[in-house]
Amino acid sequence: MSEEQFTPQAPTGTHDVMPPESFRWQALVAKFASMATAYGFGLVHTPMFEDVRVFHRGLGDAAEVVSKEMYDFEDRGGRHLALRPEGTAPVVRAFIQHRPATPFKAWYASPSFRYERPQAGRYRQHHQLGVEVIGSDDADLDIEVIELASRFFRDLGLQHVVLKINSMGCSACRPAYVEQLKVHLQAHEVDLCDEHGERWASNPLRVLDCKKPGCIGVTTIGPMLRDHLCAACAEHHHHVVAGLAEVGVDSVQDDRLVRGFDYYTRTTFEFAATSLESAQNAIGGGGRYDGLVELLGGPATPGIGFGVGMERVLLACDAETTFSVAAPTPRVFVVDVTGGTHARTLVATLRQAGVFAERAYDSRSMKSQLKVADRSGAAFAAIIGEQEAASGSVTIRALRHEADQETLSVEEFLTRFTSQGDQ
RNA sequence: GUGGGCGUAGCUCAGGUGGUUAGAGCGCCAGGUUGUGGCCCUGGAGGCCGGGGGUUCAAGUCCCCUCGUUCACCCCA
Repeated sequence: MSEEQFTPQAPTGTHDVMPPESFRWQALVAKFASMATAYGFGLVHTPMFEDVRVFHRGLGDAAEVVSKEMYDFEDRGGRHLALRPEGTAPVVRAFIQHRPATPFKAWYASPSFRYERPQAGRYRQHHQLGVEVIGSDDADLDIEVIELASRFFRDLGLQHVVLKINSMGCSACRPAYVEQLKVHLQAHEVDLCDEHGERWASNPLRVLDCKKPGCIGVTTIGPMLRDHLCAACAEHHHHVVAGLAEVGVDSVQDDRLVRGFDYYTRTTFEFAATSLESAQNAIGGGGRYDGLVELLGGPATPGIGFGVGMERVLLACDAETTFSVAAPTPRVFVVDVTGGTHARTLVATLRQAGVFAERAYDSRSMKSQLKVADRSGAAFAAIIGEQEAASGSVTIRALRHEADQETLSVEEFLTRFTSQGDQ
């Protein structure tokens, strides 16, 4: 309550990404971008907030993300909006609005917002890299999309990532299965955990995902969705699993993999980083959503995609000590002890030629400036003292190995450092 | 939303059972070398000990509240 004591801080569950860590973020996005581009995906930016109905209809009111975790608000014009809690629904909304040619292959890198208690690998604002393909139910796309994510993790150097895969069936076969499951759950209601003993009817599939011994016991002896897929879904699933093996992606069937959003059909999958000690070891996940476009008011159109949590991926990289990214270092650091005029013109010239050049400020001593030059990681120091200033020259000193220096004319210096193949 | 741990310099942390001017390492700045970084030495700056209230002659230390943070549950990237 003490207003005068206020010192600003990033809001709960949010974080500043500062250098040098931000260089790693840049590299992560760049790697994903180049891969997605090679796979034929184009970048899509959607607004960070949407009409709240995009999420209510898309993800389902029952989804926790929607019912209790959404940052929703009314704007000054009385519109009910929400910060996006996940990446797929907005892209689908954009697809419906613009109707690009299909299959529409989009990738994105964007923040998502969920009001939940932060903990290891879980934040109120987190960042996802993802792709969506809208307009085809070809199982080869399931394979392509999963293979992309899998290779992304591999390229980062992650070795302890497990791909879990399942099929959620479709509107033709899932309802009948759910009915069977309900009958089974009802018969064994007393054995379910406290929570699901009462709530199993509202979302029976969720019970499959419960880790409590009671629920596991009941569902283990109950009907499994995989055994009740219609012929088309079963064929689709077999095609995906076999195709993944053909392109070198290992997967494990997980009959209990039930994802949180209503829109999933057929293929669902999740990547777990087994190197992470924390409970949040899902670094990516996704699936097919053949009914979502229609749910959001578009023509019946199938789709599939995934999202990858940047923070969690980087945590996994830390756990496996891989994908370390060094901050870029200057090629030349200009030390000018004659007032700074030479430093000003030299770095300007170098930078205009595309050379990473840095300098010291505040007219400090040569010793001090060289110390800053050393810390910057620069390969060379370009020293301008009284002698150099008087003779129009520059002393070049190597900083990354044994001291070694020579004095050149300014012209020679610029030629050497602005041309390719310099030392 | 529920429960536990922790909040002392920019960072990582010391500060038995409450007792005078709150410490270290690293980092930062300066000097040792009036033209030269890294190593070393010396010095310096930098803390209302998260905030508020209470107990006490006395609180960084004990109690309550609050905020923040962290871990777990729930759910998820």
